[in-house]
Amino acid sequence: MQSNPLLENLNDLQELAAKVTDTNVLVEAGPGTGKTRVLTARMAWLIAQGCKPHDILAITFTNKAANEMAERLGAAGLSGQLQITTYHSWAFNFLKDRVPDRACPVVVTENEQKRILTEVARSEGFDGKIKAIFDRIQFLKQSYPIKIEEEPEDVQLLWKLYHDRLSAYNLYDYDDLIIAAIDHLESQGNKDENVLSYYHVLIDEFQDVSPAQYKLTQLIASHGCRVMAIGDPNQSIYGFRGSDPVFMRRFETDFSPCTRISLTSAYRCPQRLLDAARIVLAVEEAPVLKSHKGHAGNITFKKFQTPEKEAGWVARKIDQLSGGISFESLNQGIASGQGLRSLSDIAILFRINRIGQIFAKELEKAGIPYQFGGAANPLSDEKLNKLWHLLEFIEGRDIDYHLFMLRPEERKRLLSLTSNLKKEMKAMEPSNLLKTVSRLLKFQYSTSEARLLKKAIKWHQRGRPLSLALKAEQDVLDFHVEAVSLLSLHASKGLEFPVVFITGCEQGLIPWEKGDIQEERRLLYVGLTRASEQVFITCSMRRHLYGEKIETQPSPFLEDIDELISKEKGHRKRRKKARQKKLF
DNA sequence: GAGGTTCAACCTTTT
DNA sequence: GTTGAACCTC
Repeated sequence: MQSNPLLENLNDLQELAAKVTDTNVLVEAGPGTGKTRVLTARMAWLIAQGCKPHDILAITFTNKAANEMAERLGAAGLSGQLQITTYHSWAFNFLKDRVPDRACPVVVTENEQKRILTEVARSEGFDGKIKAIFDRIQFLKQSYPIKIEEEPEDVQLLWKLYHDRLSAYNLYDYDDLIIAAIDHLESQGNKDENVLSYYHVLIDEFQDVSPAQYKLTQLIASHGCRVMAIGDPNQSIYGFRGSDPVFMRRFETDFSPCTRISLTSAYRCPQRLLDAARIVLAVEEAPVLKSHKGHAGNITFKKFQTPEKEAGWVARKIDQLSGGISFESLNQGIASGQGLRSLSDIAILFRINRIGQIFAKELEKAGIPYQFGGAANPLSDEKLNKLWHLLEFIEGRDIDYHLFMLRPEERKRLLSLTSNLKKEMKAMEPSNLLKTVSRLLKFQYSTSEARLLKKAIKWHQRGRPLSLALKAEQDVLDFHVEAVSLLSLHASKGLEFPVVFITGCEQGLIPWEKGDIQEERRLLYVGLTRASEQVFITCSMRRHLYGEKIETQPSPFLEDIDELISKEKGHRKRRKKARQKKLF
């Protein structure tokens, strides 16, 4: 039996997690403890034990994570029929194969969901608060079992109207995929021997499962296969979309017999960061992680009078850390040439994306390249998505459905097209057609959108739906680019940078006023544990948000870790200066 | 149908 | 303070 590189250099607990196959396994894996290593090692081990690739199913939450895992396995010579997929795409393919009375499901985006619900509600003369009901419906769809009959009448009504309309057009929203898969398995699964035949299921980021996804996991695993769930309950930051860390605890009993392993050797963060992060978490039973870094790490805190000053300081600090090529740093002689950082080693994190703009502006001023990470701009996504519907409409397919996805005003514009003009458009070159259609909808494109469109047209010509082509081309962080990364705290999960700035660390932002306080703590926990070397925490004493000017206080979370924060030299002097300034 | 006004939201995000 | 949807007028 040949040894695989993925099975080498594991610590004892990692190895145990990878090789226990006589029970189910729950792995609690804190930041930097080798979560992905365990997952890939386990797959390598199973294969080495003679398990067939198609008997193994690995589930992740994002396509990106799935691709990364596939890449790692591929690099170790284990590609082939390993199934690495997300819950949603698993359910999509499952349904495609097994629900013959409905053709290939079409999935609607959240914006489309909203439009459909609003339209359907209005056409039935409903005049209540649609937004609140929409949120409620979204919440219900994550739950299991869904008890719609216990809901208020208006929720029940809109639920029905919405779903009737979806099935009329053979549409599913993302949650429907999970729900439909559960329904199918519950009603027919046990009668159909061939429905599921996995011997091993591995689930990544288990702290992020919703009740529905948990149920689906139980159904998939009900045929006697072994399940490994791995995750970190303390990094559960997606409560707003249905994640519930409670399932990490439930797993042990629901998937008995189960071996529980807690990985506590941390290879990313220095000890001081781990300690601070654990204090911020304020969870008694959280595991104490032991750092294997050779140094303690460093946390500094600095507060500013305005967000612009905060951002300006961050920009100067980055300039300094990266070797200071800007005019200002050369002038002041702070460029030291020692231990210089690459710009890709540095991340600026914030609670809300809006705040990222302030940093972008200051970085631009300083001539420091940057890139935004996380989700692509949903507005442009929507724009491009609409274009696709329009193109399909012009091609003459599924007219009702595609028109339905447009706003009333846009729809009117379209319906005003004479059949002559439509014929003309049909004969146009794709790029020309896009131009015409865009003019019709009054769309204007940024350069990046224009680039995206060009690529997408090429894909489209090769027979792919434009919307899919556009999705595939969405820009993500490029770690090879010499640029600072700008990210929301949420978007930073799973990433690692030597230097991390956690900005806007103020009461009201971190923690977010209306947020769940414990989840806000976990969010800061995630932020702190992104850094492999040092963390700068900053805040501003004033904040301009939603047209309101607010006086702010540093985050109360910081009080708890005061002793772990290095005091900047010359603190007192600076203070004096500030006071003098005030006199004028 | 274009163009103006008012009103209410306004976080985090994946599929 | 910005955006989008709904509603108005010409």
